[in-house]
Amino acid sequence: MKFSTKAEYGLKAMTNLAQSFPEQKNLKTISQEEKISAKYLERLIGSLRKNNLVESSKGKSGGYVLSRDPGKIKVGEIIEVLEGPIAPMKCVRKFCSLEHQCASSKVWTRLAEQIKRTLDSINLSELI
Amino acid sequence: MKFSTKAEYGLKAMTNLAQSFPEQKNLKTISQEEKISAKYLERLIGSLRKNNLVESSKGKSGGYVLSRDPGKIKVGEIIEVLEGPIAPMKCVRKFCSLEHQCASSKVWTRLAEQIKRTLDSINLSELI
DNA sequence: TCTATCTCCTACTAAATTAGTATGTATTTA
DNA sequence: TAAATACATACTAATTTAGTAGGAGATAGA
Repeated sequence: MKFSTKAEYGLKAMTNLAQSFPEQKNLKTISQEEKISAKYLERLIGSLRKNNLVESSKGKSGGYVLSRDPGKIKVGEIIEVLEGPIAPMKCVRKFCSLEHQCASSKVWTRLAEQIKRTLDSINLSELI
Repeated sequence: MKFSTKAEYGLKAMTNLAQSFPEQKNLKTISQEEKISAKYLERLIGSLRKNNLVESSKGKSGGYVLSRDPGKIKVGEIIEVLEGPIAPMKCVRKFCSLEHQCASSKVWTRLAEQIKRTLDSINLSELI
């Protein structure tokens, strides 16, 4: 059971931005400080922007800023944007393949709730 | 963030065995009832056996039984055998690539603890 | 106005993982 | 001795991950 590097890199970038908030910062700087491939991070931060977690300004001296106060951004939001909905198993995302709810699906839904609760209980300002 | 079908199939097989406990049951029957590829399940149940969660008897009229009472087998044990240690990110499994502990690693360790606690709080007898 | 520096966009790719299949061997009961 | 079972290992197709390549578009400063 693991998250991919998308969650890892994205969270690192967001805490990095949280540290310099409300100053903006460009992608190259973030990628160097956090040792993440710039081109890859570019795509990740793109989804964060589309989901209104960061704002960008283009052109020379452009860069990124958190779109809200770090205390108002939950870690769970970041993870869900990058990794998709928190659902450890298919039957949580859609429906169980068996007609009757299978016994073990109880485990996955309970776990999903707990993971979400945990991640939503942490915000960016707690990490800096 | 998701578990693979290993966890899904393994847990289904184990709850199936829990239902007929302490009777033994052969693999073909389990795979048909749970709609899991027999050959694939064979490998999964092999690891469960090596980790002392089930016992087997060979030969005609052979099969599998839970090695303990269903109430004494935690779901967390099953998952860890099949999916490896519950560690949502590398830095939880080994050590952070940065010299100093990075801020976000706090998230992953806290999450790992919570997942483990949740899965260990459920045992097989609660699922039948 | 031009140019360097940034964000933004899409397509491609190598490596790893997943979810099996194939092909047997070994063991036991009837 | 035959049938049914567990046990073992190697192979494979599909999917996902973690990037790379190559630009287009925007903007500040010279």
